[in-house]
Amino acid sequence: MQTENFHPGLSIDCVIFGFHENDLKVLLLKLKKDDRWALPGGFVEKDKDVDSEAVRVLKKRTGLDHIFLKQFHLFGDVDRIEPSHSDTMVKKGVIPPELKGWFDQRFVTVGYYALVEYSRVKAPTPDLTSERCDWRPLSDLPPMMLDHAQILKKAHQTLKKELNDQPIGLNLLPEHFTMPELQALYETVLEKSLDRRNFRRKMLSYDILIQTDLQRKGGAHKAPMLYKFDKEKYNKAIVSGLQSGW
Amino acid sequence: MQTENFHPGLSIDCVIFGFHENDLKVLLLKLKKDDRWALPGGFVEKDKDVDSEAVRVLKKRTGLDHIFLKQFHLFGDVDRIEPSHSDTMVKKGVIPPELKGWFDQRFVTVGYYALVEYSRVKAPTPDLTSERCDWRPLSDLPPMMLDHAQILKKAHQTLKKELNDQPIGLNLLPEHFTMPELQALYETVLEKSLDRRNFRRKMLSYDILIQTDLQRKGGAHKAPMLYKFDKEKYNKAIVSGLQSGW
DNA sequence: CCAAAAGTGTTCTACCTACACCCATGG
DNA sequence: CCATGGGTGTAGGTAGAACACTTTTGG
Repeated sequence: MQTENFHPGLSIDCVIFGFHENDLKVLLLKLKKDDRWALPGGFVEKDKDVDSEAVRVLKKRTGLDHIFLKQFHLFGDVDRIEPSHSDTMVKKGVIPPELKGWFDQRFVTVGYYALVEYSRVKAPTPDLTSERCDWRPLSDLPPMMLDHAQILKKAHQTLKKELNDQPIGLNLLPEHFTMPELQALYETVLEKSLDRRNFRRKMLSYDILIQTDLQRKGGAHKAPMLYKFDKEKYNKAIVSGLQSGW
Repeated sequence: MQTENFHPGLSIDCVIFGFHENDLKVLLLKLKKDDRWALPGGFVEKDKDVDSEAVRVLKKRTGLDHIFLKQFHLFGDVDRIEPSHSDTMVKKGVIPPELKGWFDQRFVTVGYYALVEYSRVKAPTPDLTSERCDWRPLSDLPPMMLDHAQILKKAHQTLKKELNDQPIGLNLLPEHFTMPELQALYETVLEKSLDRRNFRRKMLSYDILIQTDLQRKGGAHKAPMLYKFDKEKYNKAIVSGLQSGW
């Protein structure tokens, strides 16, 4: 790691959401020699845009490109650092001593959240200070380092709020999906249940879905129709918003 | 300026909105020896929270305290700096040569927007690099340095969007105001006109206003009633939101 | 008395909510 | 044939949009 090329005191943390088995999952890193977990993050190269560095971090951990990624907050409290942590990391051999100075800085971190398709993330890759990278359910999070639990919470809140004027699903669901699957995604994000018929009506009224003539076979019941997103209309909706208010 | 106490490469820019004569105004700094204007901003002390440093900047420029101030975005593109600018400033004697190194850094900046009561800002105070501090109408902005026009635009967009689930007016209007004045504020922020009767009904339904038995006298027409905000309910609405959607 | 702005109420529509029945499938 | 989940339509309520007349005031 060539710390001299990094913007000092600035980091990026990504909250990477995936959806699997009707559960919102977050991609987390298990720290080496520490019981806690961390958000995948990184530093910002001096001659790169912060936003594109976030894309780089995301790609490094998930292997994915062209993903919905959005900056949502800067976390800049002084007490979000743990002065003894770099010491501990050096002592445990997690980081080489020459990096101690870098990790001793006071950092502010920019939070990004990403929506990715769970199944497309093959083998999430850990970083220097972590031993592995795993999907963890949002509903049952492990202990997290520093203020990462807070960052995660804020990401979820932001996502929930933005659901009001942005569609969700592309990047989070496979290409073809059923209406109940899409509904389950909304219910999971919103943490509340919705009426099937009303959900369908509202979602169809957004005019961003294309009904295919395929069906999801295999359940002991009526086979549901498969839909896909009309990507052009979907992206238009992302830009211009869905319903406004005023 | 003791740059060694500042967090490197990190600045704050405040978009300070005021409302006066049916016009949204922004508090801007006129740069010394430069035709352009800038957002009031500053740097972050190493041992201070970023949010509280934004409060400090705001107070320094406006003299005001206890103001609605909200972080809305981090601007981190590489091309938001102007490599020749520090040179020019030193040459023109705007900054002492020993500060050149500080201003030569690549900066990322955190945008905050504030809503302040126009009349309560007495004599806005300029900073080191600016010759004066003035209210400028949002509808007719002067040329701005760097990406400040962009930052301002994003602040306005954010404000517009947040109007859907947050009330506005406290901090931006005097304590007592008429319904048409409040409506004018909304119309200005939203850049569109609203129906008087529907506006009144909707606003009253929020249940954050208290009608006083005072009237605004002086116009050649019917004297409008004066209202004030129920601060407790207003703040509750800020926290919990107004209407939701899902 | 007239111009200008403020206060007020109703109707229409659109959307949201709540709710029940039939259908297809696999076991 | 039955249990499970999927698909569909309707009625009632609520909120927003459109709209016109009366009132007050200063000039």
